[in-house]
Amino acid sequence: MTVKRTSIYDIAERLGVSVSTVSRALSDHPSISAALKERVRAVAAELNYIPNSVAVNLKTGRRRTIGVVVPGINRSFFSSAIEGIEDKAYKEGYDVLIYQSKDSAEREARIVRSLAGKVDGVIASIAADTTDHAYYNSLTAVGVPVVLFDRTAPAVEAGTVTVDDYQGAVMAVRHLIDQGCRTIYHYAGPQVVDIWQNRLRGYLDTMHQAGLSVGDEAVFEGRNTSEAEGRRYARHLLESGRLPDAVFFTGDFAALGAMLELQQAGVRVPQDVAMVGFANEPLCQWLATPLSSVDQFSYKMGYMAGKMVFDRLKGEPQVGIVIAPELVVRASSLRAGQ
Amino acid sequence: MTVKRTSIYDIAERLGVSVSTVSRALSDHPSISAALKERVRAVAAELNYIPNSVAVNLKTGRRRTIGVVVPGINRSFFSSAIEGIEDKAYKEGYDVLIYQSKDSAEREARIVRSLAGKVDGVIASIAADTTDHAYYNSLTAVGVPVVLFDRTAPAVEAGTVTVDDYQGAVMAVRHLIDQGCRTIYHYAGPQVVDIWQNRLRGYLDTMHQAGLSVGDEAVFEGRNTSEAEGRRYARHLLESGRLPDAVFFTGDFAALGAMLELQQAGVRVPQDVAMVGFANEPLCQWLATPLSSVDQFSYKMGYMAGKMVFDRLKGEPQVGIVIAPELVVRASSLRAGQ
DNA sequence: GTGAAAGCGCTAACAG
DNA sequence: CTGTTAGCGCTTTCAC
Repeated sequence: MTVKRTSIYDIAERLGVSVSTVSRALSDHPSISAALKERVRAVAAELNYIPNSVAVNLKTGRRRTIGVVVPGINRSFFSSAIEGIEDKAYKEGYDVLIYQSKDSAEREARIVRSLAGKVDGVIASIAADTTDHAYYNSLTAVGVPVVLFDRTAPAVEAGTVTVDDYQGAVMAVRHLIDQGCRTIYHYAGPQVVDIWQNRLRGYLDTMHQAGLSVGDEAVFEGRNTSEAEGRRYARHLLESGRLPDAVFFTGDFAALGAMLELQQAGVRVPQDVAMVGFANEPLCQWLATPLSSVDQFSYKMGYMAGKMVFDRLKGEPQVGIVIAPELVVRASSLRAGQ
Repeated sequence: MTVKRTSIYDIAERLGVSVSTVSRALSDHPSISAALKERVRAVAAELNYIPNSVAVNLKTGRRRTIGVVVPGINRSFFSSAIEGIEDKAYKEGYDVLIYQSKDSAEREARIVRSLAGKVDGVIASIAADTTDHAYYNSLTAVGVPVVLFDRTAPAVEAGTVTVDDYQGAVMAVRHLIDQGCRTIYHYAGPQVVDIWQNRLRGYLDTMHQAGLSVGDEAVFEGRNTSEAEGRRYARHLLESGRLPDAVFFTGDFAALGAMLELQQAGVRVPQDVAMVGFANEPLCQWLATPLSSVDQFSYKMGYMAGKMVFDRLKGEPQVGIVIAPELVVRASSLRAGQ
């Protein structure tokens, strides 16, 4: 199984030169003649030489790798953010190590602990089941820069890339009000996570400023933002017997689940209930009733988070970048005629 | 920036023992007393010790990492396959390095070349723009097992995990025939990739066996299986002036694009044109006309590909696993009434 | 322009 | 049960 690999020693021996010469030739050092470099490269190719990057890493102290920790990769928001991260990393000649926390803080903590010895920097979107993400600080403590995107944690010493969630919520709710909706509900995410807090605040402030009342039943805190939980919410609404003019959802999948469940019960969207989601997942545009949503620019977020890690590696100070969200209006919230 | 990290030497010095003792204590070696282990661990924690896995890797020759190369991560099929791979790897205590070939053989070759020195095994789904993937063999040559999933290449020395594409196509076409369709077209993928060849064969064989004719215009070879390309195909169909009873698409996104384009032109699905896709992406069920599709069990594929790499690492022989596909029938192909 | 040699942090004989 | 020591493969002073 384990084949003996050729090292620079083999090349050196074959050519009757020293390993340092080979090392220099391979890394295109100026003090080596072009002719020798060529011979070294030829022998390297002939011997099927493969540089052992582990040895390089040990020697140089750099790993040329960044770690990424997300709740799960199988969600368009995260996979396209990772796409952005990978694109940036590839440009810089870095590798990307991916981990899924599955929204479990325990799993996340284990991952983070193992990361410090393996990567030069970490990009993460935190698990949603706890407020204590202090373990990320152990990375910063040993000089590994951390960048949090989307879901951040104030207690973590890290650069951040976020969308202006508050503003996004304001835009969504204003739009619904403009469409003539008065009773507007909000499907919120677990309030342990800042983004969901901010969207709730944006919702509440906008309602109050418009002089619209927010009853006790107006805000629902979902266990997560999944389709299943959205369906559960819709059934809850249907059972309550009173439907609002509109619902602003903190996530597209919850909105999707609710929409399908409501439509199945004969409720018309947007005529009976208008809806706006958050994230602008690709699926929004494919639905029977295309879903209005607040775009978070996931790819860009990932790319910028990647850039920020490299900036920090180059010694630049820690910063927080806030991306302006954009409301994409589709059929699910258009009831101008009403 | 770069903080001096504590090594086992620091711990050893602090405790007045040797590094080997510390190393053994940390790895729970039986010959170290429980009391000493406890003291070592305490000091390690106090000094904020983080094992340098690079050094471990260099020493042991194993990297405890597997590399994954896919066309792109931002597609449900691949991201959920990766989810399966990561789950398996996590269980085995391995890390996962992700790369996107972007369907560029040149980029793929570069990635693969860099991989040999970094990982113990590789899992890949090959780029679609070439037939020559021989560079993967350089991995096998140095003892790095390769597992190809979904898109495989006969010239590559590798284990494989695939769905029975031929059978999947047969099921899809038979179903359309059962629904009363006679003129059935096929949207095929680039014929440089085996899966698309196999699906085309399944289509052709089934049509012939049913005694149905396959005209020149019946098979369309898309440049890829994207939504945009599906739309282009639909416009092409509309311009030709003659619509088939049904189209079997080799991918869900192409089917999606075609469906949206056709419906926009007033064509009814499935009454005018029935459709079946391939992959059973989540979006199939959310569409206005839910799309029938052949399920490929992407998560399972990824998980099994992961398992296969570890099996090969344990010395088991190279094998090819074929998963039985399953046809999921939805509204897009149901026209029993006709 | 080239070579000798130290050493990155760790593991694992081998010796006691 | 514990310590000494030799590397893993590579880069990089320092010397020539």
